[in-house]
Amino acid sequence: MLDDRKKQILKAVVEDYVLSAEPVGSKSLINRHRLKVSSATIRNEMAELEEQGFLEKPYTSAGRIPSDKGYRSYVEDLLEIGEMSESQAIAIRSVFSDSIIELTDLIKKAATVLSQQNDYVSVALTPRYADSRLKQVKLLMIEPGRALVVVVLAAGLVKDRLVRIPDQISGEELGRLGEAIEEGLAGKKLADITLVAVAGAAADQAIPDAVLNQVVYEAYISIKQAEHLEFYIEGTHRLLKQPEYKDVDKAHRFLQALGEEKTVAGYISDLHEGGGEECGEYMVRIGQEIALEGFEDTSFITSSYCVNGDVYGQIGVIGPRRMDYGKIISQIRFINRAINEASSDAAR
Amino acid sequence: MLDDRKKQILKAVVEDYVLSAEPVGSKSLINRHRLKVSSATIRNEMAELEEQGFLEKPYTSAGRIPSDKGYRSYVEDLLEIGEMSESQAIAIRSVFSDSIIELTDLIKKAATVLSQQNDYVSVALTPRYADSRLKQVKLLMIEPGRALVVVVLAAGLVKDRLVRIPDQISGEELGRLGEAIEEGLAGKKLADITLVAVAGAAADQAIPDAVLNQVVYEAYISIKQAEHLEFYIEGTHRLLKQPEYKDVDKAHRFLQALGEEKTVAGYISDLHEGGGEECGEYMVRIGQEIALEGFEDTSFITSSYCVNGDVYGQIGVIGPRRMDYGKIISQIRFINRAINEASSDAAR
DNA sequence: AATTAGCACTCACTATCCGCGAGTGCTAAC
DNA sequence: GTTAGCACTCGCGGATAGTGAGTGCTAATT
Repeated sequence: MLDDRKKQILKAVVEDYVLSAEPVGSKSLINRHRLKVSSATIRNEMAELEEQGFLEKPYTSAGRIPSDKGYRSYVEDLLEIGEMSESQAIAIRSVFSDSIIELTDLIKKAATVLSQQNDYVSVALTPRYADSRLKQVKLLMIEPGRALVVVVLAAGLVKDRLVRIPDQISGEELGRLGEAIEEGLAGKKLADITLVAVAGAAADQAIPDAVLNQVVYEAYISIKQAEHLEFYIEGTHRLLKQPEYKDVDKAHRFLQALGEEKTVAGYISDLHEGGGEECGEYMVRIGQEIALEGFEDTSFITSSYCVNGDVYGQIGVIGPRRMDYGKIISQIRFINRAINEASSDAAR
Repeated sequence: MLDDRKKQILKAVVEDYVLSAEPVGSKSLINRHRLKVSSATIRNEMAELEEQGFLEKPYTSAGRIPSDKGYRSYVEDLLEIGEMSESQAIAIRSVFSDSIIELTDLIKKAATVLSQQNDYVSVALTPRYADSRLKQVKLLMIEPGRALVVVVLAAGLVKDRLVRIPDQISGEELGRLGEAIEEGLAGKKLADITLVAVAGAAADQAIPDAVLNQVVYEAYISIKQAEHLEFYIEGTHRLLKQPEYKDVDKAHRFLQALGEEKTVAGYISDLHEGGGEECGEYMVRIGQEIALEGFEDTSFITSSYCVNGDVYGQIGVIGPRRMDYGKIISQIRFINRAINEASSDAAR
């Protein structure tokens, strides 16, 4: 589709623009890249690239900037993902050095370092546990009327929740009830567990129905809550460093769009839904490709991370389209590997 | 110190400036407040107020804006804190209507609503639990090598932490160990619990020393972590709506300063250290009074909330000096009361 | 036929200038 | 003590001109 020289020029334009944030012209291209042709030739080539939709001009007599299509083909064909610089690797590794045992903390840390390294916003999603299997349920009396429900999944997740319960029930009764529920439901997929199933498992206890029902209900909610995915956003303020957000209103609109956490989380989660993808595979979504209100001028770079090879969540970077795709992708890969190691470490 | 007319003028200047964000001049003051004197008189009075340091001029021929001292005396003498409008009350109450049982969630919600209502940043600190007494310690086996430590304080806090433990120890051993620790330490103040104390309580168990030590250590850390205060910041992006942050660099510097969570949290916590203050008392810190880098142009309005009458944390609002002090103070009071009710509700 | 030199043209950006208007301080009259 | 009047200040918004990096096109060159 594109001959070699056009590719070379497109690549150069993208990379210069990523660096400078300013439309790049024919002369400065030559200067920076030591091309062996004249600026007029470049101009002709750039005009053609524009016709084909890879480049665009912000106004009649300015340099060119990449279009969505231009970025897309850059990411797909032209980009060579190098190794990270040693200094980056060290910075990232140092974050993972203290042994962290909760998956959630690990993911948060990863997102933080990703944002710090790039001055973009980073996001992280905890895994979807709907397909994961229940392993343990504990009911712990805290004081009369209050109990702690602890839910443990086979995938390693431990989650708990403080609930109100009737005063009448005793600590031992509560404990036995927990055991009964655990026995009845252990091994089932989270998605398959219903309120009726919990009630069934808890059925033959010598506890008044009214009391039992309330506890069963709370246990059910707690189990269901384990499957909720959580969403973290990190480094929103760093985005203000980017020249594209020198306009406060634009920055504000964007931050507001980011505030719609559920929308964003859902979008990213769906992106990686397809399944069958390998751990650490990344996806890039550029500008208009993102069908979300308020993200027309941004790009997403997201990736699934794995824990124990089967459960996975997502981690990613959101920034202006003018991102250093190569740098970020190599970092995301690296971080993915780190998560994998650290988690298999922790889980076993 | 100030005669009545000066007070009236100062009050009017502050209130106009809060509303308009623009220096207020003598004529517009008259228009807006229907004063019965001429603009020349106002000018003379304002000149004196400036000499005494209550007002200042951004440049030679502009209107006046309040100085730190002006705001201070406004807050201290001039401000009448009215009741909130019914619509505000409804908005706030609706947030607290769903019964929330974890204190942390309650506080977060409170901070969120505070920020939403005012378009400022809100902050919240969980209580300092150092003086609180330990009530329960549970050790729960999750799988060989991993355990959950649950710590319950008399003040109602429940906190847990996933830890790594030696493979050799069994579930029953772990449970017994937990009971021993609980028995040995229950009733003690968190601040008084040392590693040695934990080890002492766990001493006469039939478990190899090496194994025991590791578990004891993790238990100790978990207990200690219960006393850490947590800090929440909410609504940073809303600040971009304020005209004082139309300059991106200024906004960025401020958000960066806010990012120093420990510094800010420590400052606010110390502010309310004195003790002996009633629940719901608020403090106002204006501009230079805040001895923190990067907060010269901002004000803090903070308040201690109480849970069960003795433990307390802080909640507050951070914004430009030009804040609607009256509105915020009345809201903070209201929210404080709501926290109090909801928590005494939940805790008992 | 592809490349390049040359040139006229475009257009954002910056600086400068100017008039407007809301504000001030001061003086003198009330 | 208050106020009317007035000269003065100064930020702000709009107009204007110059600059420079960029373009597209044409004609000459390879």
